Amino acid sequence: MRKSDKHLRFMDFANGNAKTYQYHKEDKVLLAVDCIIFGFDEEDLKILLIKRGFEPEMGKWSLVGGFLQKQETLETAATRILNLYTGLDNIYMEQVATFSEVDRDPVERTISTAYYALINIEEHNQKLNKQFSANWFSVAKAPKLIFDHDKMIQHALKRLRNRAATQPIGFELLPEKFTMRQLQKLYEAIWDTQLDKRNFINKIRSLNILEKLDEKDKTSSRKGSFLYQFDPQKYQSEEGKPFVLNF
Amino acid sequence: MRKSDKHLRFMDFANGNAKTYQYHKEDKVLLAVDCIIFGFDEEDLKILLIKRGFEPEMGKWSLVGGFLQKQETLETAATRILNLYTGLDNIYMEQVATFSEVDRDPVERTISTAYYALINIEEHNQKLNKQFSANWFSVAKAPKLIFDHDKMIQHALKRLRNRAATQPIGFELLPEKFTMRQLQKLYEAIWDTQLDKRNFINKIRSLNILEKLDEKDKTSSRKGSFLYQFDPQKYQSEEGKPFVLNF
DNA sequence: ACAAAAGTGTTACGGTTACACCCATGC
DNA sequence: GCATGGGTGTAACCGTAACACTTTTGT
Repeated sequence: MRKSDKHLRFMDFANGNAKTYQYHKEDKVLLAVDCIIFGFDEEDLKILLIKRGFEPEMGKWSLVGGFLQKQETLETAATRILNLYTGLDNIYMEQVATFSEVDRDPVERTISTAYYALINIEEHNQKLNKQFSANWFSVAKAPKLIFDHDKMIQHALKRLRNRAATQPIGFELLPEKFTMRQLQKLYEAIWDTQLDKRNFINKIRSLNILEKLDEKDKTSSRKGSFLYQFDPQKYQSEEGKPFVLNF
Repeated sequence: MRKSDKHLRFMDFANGNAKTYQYHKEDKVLLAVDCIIFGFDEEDLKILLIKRGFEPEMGKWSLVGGFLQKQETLETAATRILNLYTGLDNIYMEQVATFSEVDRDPVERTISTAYYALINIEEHNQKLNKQFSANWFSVAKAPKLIFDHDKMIQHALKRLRNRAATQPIGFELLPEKFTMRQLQKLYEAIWDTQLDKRNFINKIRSLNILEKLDEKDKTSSRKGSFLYQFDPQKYQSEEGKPFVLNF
């Protein structure tokens, strides 16, 4: 009987005392981590891609990725890989999903967990690791990627859109100080939509999580526009509760 | 230089022609799948747990789970495991997340992907595989589980709450024909809240995805209450677009 | 003076919430 | 005839969406 076979097989390998328990060994697999690195350039939502420097699929565009090492959690691995390719630390990352199609990697059975990261594209450009041929692409205009990386991006994008509507993560993509116009363009890019600037500012203000600074940014207009800053304290004092930006 | 070391290590193992590429082998790990099986008993949202029949942690309560086999995707494995423990097929399942703390399983490094499933508890009780000591527990009153299974449940619950608000998945937990009262109690259980029955029925009706039947269910009242049925066609004709039940 | 972007407030609309009584039936 | 749960509609309220003009300042 098939069902009980499976179960017994499992049990066979799990006996003895705690130190010597061991599961069956024959089905171990390679685990990879791939990172969808989002950035924002004042106009478009972008992703960082690299041109693969090795076979197979050498020369094709791909997400940045790497293999999980034995002593690491997936989070640690994702952080390590992100740092390797961007030089950045302390970056917002979130697990998206794990992709396990048997033939997703033609070389060898590999299962990959995707993480997305939100980085300030300016800060990145200063630290970018030049040894990799990495490039920013608008999400809408990205080239076809290897394996199932396109699917990963779609998942990540969906997640980002959801998160952005309920948690204050958009700021991760902007400089520390930003204008309302920048913030609005960011949300417009994330949701691929147009927003009314009066309604936008009213709604953002009502969240009560930004501090308006006295400084102005004069690079984009003669009049200059006020800078704002995300204030984690204000957000916490609202019990960090999720808001709803249902634009 | 650490960074390029990692990269070169990766490249070292990826040369030659396509058939002979091979990644390094030393970091393969065991991959498990754990299933959070949700059911609804007209009152509470429940989960199916089993008493572990083998060491370690024999006798403790746990999610149902098993190991990924080489030729399977995670989805396939989750389906297989669900079937093994419940005898059910064609069940709604969704991947929740992958858990990778290094010591999460004391026996051996094991990484586990959690899936949640929604099943009709009645149908299940007929097919339940009696060889496992499985039990339904109200989510709120479940015992402490082994490893990080409690964390998995919290993640799954969060996902379920989100999905239930935007997609027609609640019906998976009910018999094919159900009363409005049942549906309301289900949503109340999922969100742990109280709803007004008039507002509830108005909102559900406005979604235009249910068919009202001529039959009545007379088990719960003398008057009897009309039965409804989810109509996938109606849902599709609304372009399957997500609704928002923001109770 | 004029071009270019910043900044601001009000009204109409639509959806959500709150709320109470009659109905049908089995006992 | 009465107890039990089923079924229904409306009005107040609140948040969202639509909308246009004035301000500032560098050239």
